[in-house]
Amino acid sequence: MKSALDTMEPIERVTLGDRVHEELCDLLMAGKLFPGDKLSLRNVAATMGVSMMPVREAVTRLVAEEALTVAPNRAVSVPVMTLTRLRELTLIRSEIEGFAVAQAALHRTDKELMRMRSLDEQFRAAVKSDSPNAEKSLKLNKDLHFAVYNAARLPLLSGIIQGLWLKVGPVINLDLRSSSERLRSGDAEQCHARLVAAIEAHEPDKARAALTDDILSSSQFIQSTGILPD
Amino acid sequence: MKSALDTMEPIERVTLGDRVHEELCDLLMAGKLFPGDKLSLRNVAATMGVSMMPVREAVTRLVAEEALTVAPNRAVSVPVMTLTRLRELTLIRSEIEGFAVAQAALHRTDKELMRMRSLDEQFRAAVKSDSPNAEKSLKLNKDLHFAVYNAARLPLLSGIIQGLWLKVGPVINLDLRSSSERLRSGDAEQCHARLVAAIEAHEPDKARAALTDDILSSSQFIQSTGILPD
DNA sequence: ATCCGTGATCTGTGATCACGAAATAGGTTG
DNA sequence: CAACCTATTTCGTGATCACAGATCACGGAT
Repeated sequence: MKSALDTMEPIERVTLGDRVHEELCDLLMAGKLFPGDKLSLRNVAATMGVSMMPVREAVTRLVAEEALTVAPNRAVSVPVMTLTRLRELTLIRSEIEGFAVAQAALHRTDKELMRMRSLDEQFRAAVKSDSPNAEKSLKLNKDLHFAVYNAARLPLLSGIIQGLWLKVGPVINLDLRSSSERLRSGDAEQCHARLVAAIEAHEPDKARAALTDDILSSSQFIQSTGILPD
Repeated sequence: MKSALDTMEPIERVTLGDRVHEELCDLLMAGKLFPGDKLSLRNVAATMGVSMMPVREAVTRLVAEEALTVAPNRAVSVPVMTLTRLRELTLIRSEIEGFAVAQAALHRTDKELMRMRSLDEQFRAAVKSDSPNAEKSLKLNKDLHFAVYNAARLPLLSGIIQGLWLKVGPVINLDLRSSSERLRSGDAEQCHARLVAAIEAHEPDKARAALTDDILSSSQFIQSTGILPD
């Protein structure tokens, strides 16, 4: 028998631990958690209205992804970003995310391209807006980047990149709250334009170059603030 | 005051969850767990002589690393490897591990080079031995690879690669149990030799090429067995 | 012989308790 | 006022319990 039932898909079951994990991920990527901040399982559980158990699970996962660290004192905290760590992260991101956009340039569909253009436009509008709203801009920037990464059609790679963003998230904040991010957003806009254009033209090398410039200029801006130890 | 105390490092505290995690990692990388195998938290806990709690933590971490999957039925199992998944993994591994060996070729120390040569020699001896002992060969192969990766001095990258090996581990077994791996070990030996030579000569491109060949020939051997679905 | 409902059993998830260790506060002593 | 000691609180870890949903085996109906 064929019916409307055939269009059903297996429902994804989401546990409380998943919800807490997602919530903490958002906080990290949005830079709402500062490097060095300490987390208490009981406090997080209380503020989220759940038992300690789901929080334990979420934190365990984040520690596994190195988005959180547990000190020898067994205290969990947001990892402090050092200069060498940021440089390492920048190098790795350039290589891996550069590879992703190169693949995206080869395999993108027109539909995916349209979505990139839409997000690019929204981002450009957001940063040029009179009301800065850095949080919104940051989210649009993230959505645009991952729209490109997902176009590579390598879900494992997208997952790896997500892990990298979790690690750099907290310092994005540092730069953002110093709020002279505006200086660099001209760079970001230009890089995004070059990136989308290269992907449209199926030119992997140019796409990679554009993205590398984006990552590098952002990293160098943070380094130039001199707030990082080491 | 300066004394011998200055040479002390913070002792790493290892929890039961860590121990179980490590144990399961070994099982996965050694290919002792087959794709599709189901794990029961209570059973694992019983066989390891601990409570269910540390096992939960270890499994949670492994699921986060996608080394294990939890079905919508909430049943945890070793992910089944499909053809497209293996191809994706191969592509990503070539890029990321290739980058790692290129960096290693640039930054390796003489000490690290010596260790690579030692492991390479041991590996060659192990595969040519009259008593095959595939398990030992596999471990030496792993140690050699990671000796190179670690020489890149990018610990985050080593961690990412470790995650990739956790995902491919279970199929290594498939090929190993079919045990005609022997056919390919000639390839492996040659690739290793080229790899180590390139790293010794500080030639990143050649190192990357050698490693890519190693990964590719291994992957194609597994694909040629035709045991993978999809 | 095949299908389907029903019971017992086992599963992961979440909550709660227990314990030792670490952090903190408060008071005392130099 | 600073340094030390102690008592209280808070922390993560591990064990145990409770529960809903899934699996499996058995038995009756078609």
